[in-house]
Order: sequence, then structure tokens, then C-alpha cells
Amino acid sequence: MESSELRKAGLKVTLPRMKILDILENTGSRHQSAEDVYKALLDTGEDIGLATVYRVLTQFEAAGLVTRHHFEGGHSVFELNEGSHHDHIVCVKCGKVDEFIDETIEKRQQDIAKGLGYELTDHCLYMYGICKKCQTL
Amino acid sequence: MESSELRKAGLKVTLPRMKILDILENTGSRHQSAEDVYKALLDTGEDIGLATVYRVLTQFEAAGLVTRHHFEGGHSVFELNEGSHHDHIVCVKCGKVDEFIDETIEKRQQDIAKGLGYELTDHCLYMYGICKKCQTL
DNA sequence: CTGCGAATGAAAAAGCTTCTCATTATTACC
DNA sequence: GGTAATAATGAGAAGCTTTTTCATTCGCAG
Repeated sequence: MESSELRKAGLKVTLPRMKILDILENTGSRHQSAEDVYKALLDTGEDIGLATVYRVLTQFEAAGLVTRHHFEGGHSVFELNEGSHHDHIVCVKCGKVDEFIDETIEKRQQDIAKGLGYELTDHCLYMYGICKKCQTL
Repeated sequence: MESSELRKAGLKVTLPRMKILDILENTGSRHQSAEDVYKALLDTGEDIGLATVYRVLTQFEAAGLVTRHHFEGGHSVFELNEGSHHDHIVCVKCGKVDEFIDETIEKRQQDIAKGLGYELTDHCLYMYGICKKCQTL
């Protein structure tokens, strides 16, 4: 069960938190806004407030369970942390998102941060392009 | 004069637009929020509304004069387009921004996009960390 | 100089997100 | 298992950034 995940993060095991974790794990899109999660909860008949969704997602982020991305448009999207860190490439035509990880880039980032005197805490790389399918349309 | 820049972009040469362009060009920080620009205008005694600042910055972005960045914290910052592409590293404590360009990373990005079948149109890399000064506080 | 259309300012409105506080649920302890 | 202390929740209000509305003003072509 996921309840151990919550306990490990120092969070009480409550119904809203379990349900939200469930939505994050078992929904098609890996990148969901707080509003998306809220709507998904309503669809399953759960009566969980939007404020709780925001609170829980923020707690999950602090606990390292999810990552918050600042995509364009002014709102945040959340992604479950399963497996390791990765970056994103987004198709500007159809919105498709591919994920990747490149050790060369990761390494260079560390070197650059160090060179500029920074202690790196986080980073994100977004590439925008046209995917193979959209190129042929 | 910069008025030619505005004309070239198909925008009428108005006092607010000239003043805002001036602020962007002659202020210490290269990365300013709409609020920053608004305050700078007030400081110089100009009576320009915040709504106009937002409108003008958005027009400048559409005209390619500035780039809008979505840093963490929920608000946008604008940067004058002079010189070439570069990436950013932001101090999460004091908000300081350093810029850099790394050919190794640029090259890898192209390769990765190609490998995934994408035709790359744009990309942005944000690193977050603690700058040298803030580390000692 | 004059007038039309675009630009502006002020205030209201529109998101997204956080806060407040009374109520409810969870966990530690008996 | 039951119960008290404590944290979590829900609903709505509030906070922020950004956009929109609309009457007024300004820029620029004629």
C-alpha cells in the first residue's frame, strides 16, 4: 500500500491524501494541475475541497513525493516522483510530452553551478519542438 | 533612438512605451517583473498605470523585443532581447540571476531532440541554487 | 490643424493559490 | 478498545498577479 509512503514522509494517513495519491498514480496524464486532480476527485464521487488538494500537493512536494513544474500559462502542474529525475520535451503542436535524462547535461549543470559559485538545489530543462507525428501533418 | 524599434514592430510611438523601453534598457537588473517596471516608472515621476505596463510588456514580447521567463514564485519576469540566447541560474534566497551559455549542453540538446524524433524550436534551462553570498549568511 | 482609431488609466474582474477558522478525523496512550 | 491531544479538512474569504472593461486621451495621417 501507499500508506507507508505517507508515513515515511511524516504525514498522517488520511483519506484525502490516499485518494490524491491514487489519482496521481492511476490517471492517464503524468502531469496534472491542482484543478485536474480536484476534478478527478469529483468524478470519483469524493467530496474533497480544492484547498485540501493544494495543501496536500504542496506537502507531497515538500516530502519529495511529487515535483512541481511551472509550465507556461501561469499555473503549476504536478508529477509523481517515480524513478529518477528527468527532463521534458514538449511538442508545441499536439502537447505530447516526452521525458529523458542525459548524464552529460546533468554533469555539466553541476559544473556550471559550481563555477558560478552556486550550490545547486534544483533545475529544470524544458525543450519545445515538433514531434515526429506532427512533422508529417 | 529606440522609437524606430517600436515603429518596426508596428507599434505607435507613445510616451508609456518609450519610457518602459527606457527602463528595460537602463536599469541595473536585466530581469524585471511588471511590478518592478511599474515601480521604476513611479520613481521617475511618470504616471503610468500598471495595466499599461502589462499590456506593453506583452506587446513587446509578441514583437520579439523582450522574452518572458516563468521563474518560480508564480510571476513572470521580462528580459530585453539583446545579444544571443543564454540560460539562467537563479538564487532561491535573494533572487539574484546569473546567465550562462554552454556549448556542450546546447549540442546535447540538439542530439537528444533529434534522437526522440523532435524538430527543436525552443528550449529553456533554469537552475535554482544558493549563491555564494547567501551561502555565508 | 483636425479627426479617426489606437492607446491609456482606473477600477473591476478573472484566474490561481493560500489563509482562516470552526469542525472532523487520526494517532498515541491508557 | 476507548479517549484526549493534535493535526487535517472544508468552505469561504483573502491575496497576488495578470487581464479586461470602458470612458478619456493621445498619436499620426491627411
